[in-house]
Amino acid sequence: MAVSVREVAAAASVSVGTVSNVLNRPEKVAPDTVARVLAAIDELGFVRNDAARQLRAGRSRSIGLVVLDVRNPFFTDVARGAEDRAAEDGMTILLGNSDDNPDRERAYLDLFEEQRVHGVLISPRSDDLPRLERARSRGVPVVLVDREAPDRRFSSVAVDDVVGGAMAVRHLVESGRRRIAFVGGPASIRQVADRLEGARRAAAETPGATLEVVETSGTTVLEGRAAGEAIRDRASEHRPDAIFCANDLLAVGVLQALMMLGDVRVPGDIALIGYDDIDFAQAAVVPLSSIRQPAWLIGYTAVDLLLREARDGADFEPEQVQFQPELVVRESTGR
Amino acid sequence: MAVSVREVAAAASVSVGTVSNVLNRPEKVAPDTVARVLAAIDELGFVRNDAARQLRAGRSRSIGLVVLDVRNPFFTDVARGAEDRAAEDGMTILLGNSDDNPDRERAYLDLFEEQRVHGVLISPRSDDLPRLERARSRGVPVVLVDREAPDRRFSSVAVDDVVGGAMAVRHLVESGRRRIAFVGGPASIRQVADRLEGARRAAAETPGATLEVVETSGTTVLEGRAAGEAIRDRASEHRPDAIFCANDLLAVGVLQALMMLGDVRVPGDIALIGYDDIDFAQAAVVPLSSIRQPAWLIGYTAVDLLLREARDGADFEPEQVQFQPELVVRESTGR
DNA sequence: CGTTCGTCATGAATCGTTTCAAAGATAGAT
DNA sequence: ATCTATCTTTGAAACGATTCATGACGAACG
Repeated sequence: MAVSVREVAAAASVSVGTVSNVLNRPEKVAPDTVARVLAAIDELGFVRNDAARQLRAGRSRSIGLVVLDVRNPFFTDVARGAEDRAAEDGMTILLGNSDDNPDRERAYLDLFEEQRVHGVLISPRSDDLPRLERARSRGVPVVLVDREAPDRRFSSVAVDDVVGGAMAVRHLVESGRRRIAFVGGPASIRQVADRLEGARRAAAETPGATLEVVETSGTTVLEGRAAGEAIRDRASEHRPDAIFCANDLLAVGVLQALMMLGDVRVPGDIALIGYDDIDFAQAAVVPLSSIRQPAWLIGYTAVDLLLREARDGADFEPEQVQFQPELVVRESTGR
Repeated sequence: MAVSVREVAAAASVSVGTVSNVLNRPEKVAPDTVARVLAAIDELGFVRNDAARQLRAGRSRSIGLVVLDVRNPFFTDVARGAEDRAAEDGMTILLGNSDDNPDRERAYLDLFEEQRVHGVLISPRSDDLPRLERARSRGVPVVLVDREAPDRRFSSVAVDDVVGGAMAVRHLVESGRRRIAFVGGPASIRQVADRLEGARRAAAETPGATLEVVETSGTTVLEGRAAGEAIRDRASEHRPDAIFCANDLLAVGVLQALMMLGDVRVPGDIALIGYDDIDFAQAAVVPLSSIRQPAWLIGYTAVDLLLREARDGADFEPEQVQFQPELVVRESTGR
């Protein structure tokens, strides 16, 4: 069925070694031999078998990417950045969504390891460091995405979520709000925990400011809507005067619950700020203030680091890249 | 470096064939032998080399997916559906974004072919049927996504975009609008062309209704905003009284330009309807009317078809699945 | 006791590409 | 005509898992 180098070699009356040379080091082969081989390849419709190359090379030309959920525009952008950088080197991205499920995360890591991926990009849910450590020790470069490395042995590309969280709450406080609610969860997601931590610190700076936590079971629009409805249904004196959501999807959901399904005004009654600054934030019912992160660049940089590590092997000095979050003020916090 | 079956076999004092049997047909191996081998695997940290398996098996356990751009929530959902179905069979998704660029599309197809993917899911930009045909003839199942098969030789999962386009314009007409603008492009994208075609037909049904086309160079929020600004800056008597956008991203952009950067009211001055019904449509400044498509289901079904075709080989009868679009009415068309 | 059947284990051959030491060919120098 | 030096080509070995024909062993049967 499939055409192999052997048949190409026969058709061009050369050896298989020469065919391989034409494919990989054409400058080492006499011009007319190259032409003859290429003609044979073309005529027979030969397509290299990557599995065989990999077997010999010891690793594949794919990079595994494990994220919480690509449906979150933040991760989608990260994935695009990663793909764009990977494509520059003729590599492909293997996509895996962990759905905040340690088992799925582990399953993907195993799968990727079997595929002998060139490396793994992971926005790790669980702190299954041993597993990552093991992968590394087997020579699989691992780069942590959107997560600072716990020790200097991993490369990472991250944004300081504690700073970002503090930024958000400080902004709310500066616009005169005091009774602040944090909507987000589960706390097991590091990004959520860090943003909350930052929020706590910022709230603690201001006497009289309080921070209430409304925990959600996930970070989608739906869960945001549920949290928003719970807040909306309280007696108005028990409502916060500002809400900081762990991401923009939640904020969009909260917005729906408050304004569109209820009659709480944003920012009149409650100021609202999200996180990530996804494309839709500025197109929301009330344009959403948010904390911006360079998502595409994070993905791009992560693959870049990964490829460097793959190239330099043991000589590679892990690098921790840290981007800074940025406050974007829009109507939802009463510009 | 890497541990192979050979070393596992040595450690467990059995032959490599037995190790392979433990891995693939444990019921054929005596229980205590199985235990011994598993212990050895565990101790040595053996991980199967998928390249070697593939080489023998002739194909990989990945499925290639080529879409226009995963950043479009519609495709993100398709990708998630595909991944979810693939995961059920222990397969992974190789992601490729063509960016509406025939060269990139071709590059990914070549790459996937070299990887001997289990099959290819493609939302084909160009009508490079010959190439797809060639892939098929080499035994690679191909399923067209969001695109009806031009002939019965390909399986496909699609939604009737002509019907959807007609639905949108009919709705606008029924709410009393007459001077309708279609915002979308480039026309080379089939989905865009079909939706426009549907819009044309629906407009033609009503005497007095006109359809103007405002062509865009892409289908993102940014391009929508540009088109919206162009319309906003016209003298008001030259503005349409309704806009149908080729997708929701464009509609969001148009909305920004009209209402947030300008003072054209939606739906007061201009009614607006999008396409895809992405999650954010209902959270937009003015909740967006749209035409809904079952994105996740499309991806899921496509992989299902693909796996069936891969299993049954030449016996497989290509199947064209067609879902129906659905009108979702919200404020933007003046509920 | 000899035969048959079933259960397990074996190991060489195979998949398709790449690598590399070695041989062969050619041209230029002496 | 001989010897180098350079340029090309060769073909076998290797990567690691799977397959399958073959054989070893024991139990059951007549």
